[in-house]
Amino acid sequence: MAMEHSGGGDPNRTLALLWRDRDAEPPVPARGRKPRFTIDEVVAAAVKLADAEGMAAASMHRVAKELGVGTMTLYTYVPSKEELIDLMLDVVLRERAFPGPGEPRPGDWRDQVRLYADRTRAMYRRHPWVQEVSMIRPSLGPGMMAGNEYLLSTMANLGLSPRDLAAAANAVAGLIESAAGVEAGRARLERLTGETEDTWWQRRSSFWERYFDVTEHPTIVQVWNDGGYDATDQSSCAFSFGLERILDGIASIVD
Amino acid sequence: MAMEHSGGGDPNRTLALLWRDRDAEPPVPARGRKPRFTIDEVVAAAVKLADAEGMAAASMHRVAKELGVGTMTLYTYVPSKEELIDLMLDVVLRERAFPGPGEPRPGDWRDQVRLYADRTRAMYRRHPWVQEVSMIRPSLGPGMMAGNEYLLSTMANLGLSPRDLAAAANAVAGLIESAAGVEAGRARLERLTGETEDTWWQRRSSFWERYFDVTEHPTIVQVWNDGGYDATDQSSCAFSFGLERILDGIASIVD
DNA sequence: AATTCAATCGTACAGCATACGGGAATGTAG
DNA sequence: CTACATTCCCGTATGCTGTACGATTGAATT
Repeated sequence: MAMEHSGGGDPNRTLALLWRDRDAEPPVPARGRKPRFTIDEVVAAAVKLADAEGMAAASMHRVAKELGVGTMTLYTYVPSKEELIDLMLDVVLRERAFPGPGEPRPGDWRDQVRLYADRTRAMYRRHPWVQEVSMIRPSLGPGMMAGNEYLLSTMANLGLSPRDLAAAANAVAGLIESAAGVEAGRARLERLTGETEDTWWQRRSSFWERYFDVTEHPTIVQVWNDGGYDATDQSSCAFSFGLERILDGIASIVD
Repeated sequence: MAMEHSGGGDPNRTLALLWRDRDAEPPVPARGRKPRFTIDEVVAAAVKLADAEGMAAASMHRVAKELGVGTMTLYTYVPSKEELIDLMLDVVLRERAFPGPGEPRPGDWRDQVRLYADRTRAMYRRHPWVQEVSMIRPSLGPGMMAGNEYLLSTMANLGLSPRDLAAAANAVAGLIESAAGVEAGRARLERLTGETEDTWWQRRSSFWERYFDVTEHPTIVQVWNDGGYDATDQSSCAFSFGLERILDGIASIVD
């Protein structure tokens, strides 16, 4: 074993994979056995498994079985599992298909950010396992770059300083990832454990009876009593509330 | 193996552990061998390992070795690793030591939120592994509840609807976790891999030369050229910029 | 047909969480 | 003092993980 998020692999190899760079590796490829799959097929198999059963299901063994090959065969396509995850992530990031530099987009900058939010959120819905993947030192793939470019571009003409523009994009992306990640995580756990959020809370009813101290948590009690936690579309409201507030906040310093 | 985030354990047992409920379990505890440790000692050992080498180092085997006992001994203190993580998390959440209901706090609500942000950020600094722990369906421990209560209370008197108050606290907490998590993740990777952010980028210099398409990413290019990514305290600025903007945004709807 | 080289993949190893069952230590009851 | 109950301790075993290594297979060139 090495793994451990070490990033130990050759970055050039990883980048060549992410950008599907055919010219990078094979100097004289004419000889030898033909590969049975493309990298995209391998990645698609992994994504399919992760979609259905979460990141843990996308083990090298499971992915190989899904393709009908031996486990070690995967290592001819991908140098390690880390790179496979990078490829999985970038392929679903690319699904967001944001408008490029010259292409038409919503007129208002806020609508443009909302487009980023909606498509990112939809991506998390389709692929809840994304929430399980760390985006620290992210894979520098086309999907990630396109997303960053688009989000930056939505706010590029507001008159923010370059520093503030970067920070604003950072904050907006973080908030969206956070909110969409929570949603996705909840959905994932419901599917994986077969236990709804409601029954999860029910099984913890003793918490309120036995441990929750009302005098220590007056605000929680009050919010609860006033219906602040009622479930009417709570998730969607929370998602858009935070987004709208940070957009308000950004708007407030550009006027 | 079971693990798998199944939440399969008995919630009542978990809650009793989290709240250090001595009355819950032992009906007639007078007989039998004496335990060598307290739960807190076990948790402290796990936290120590995770602080030094990340979550992966806090394996049952390593924690047991740290305590000088056999691996399986841990299971007399904790029903599974999941619960151990819950306990680790709550103990560091409690370290934030927010002022309780009656206790003195900064006058301005924004300063009160900043206190939440600063202490949470400091916690991530001390314990970077927190970033690796999922807070979906969180452990309902004292540390988590105290944090939620405090953050809610900071904005309770702004005139927000209960629904909006909950959403605002949610968004603020999400943003702070996101920003502090990125910081912590970066620091963790630097320590764990021995590779600084700079050399990580250096090793990927071929990205800019070979794959990055300038015409596809004009805004990134511009922000880069204008110094938007210059490293002067970038992290701290990004952290506070996002927080201040969302506070602005919240302020903008209460006046 | 022989050669060459990449793809395939069985086996092995270290590490993981943990089920199980036996052994060790401590208290009370006889 | 002995017997027993109860609890902690922990060695072993199982099935999972990623992956290093080396043997084998198959296709194209010589």
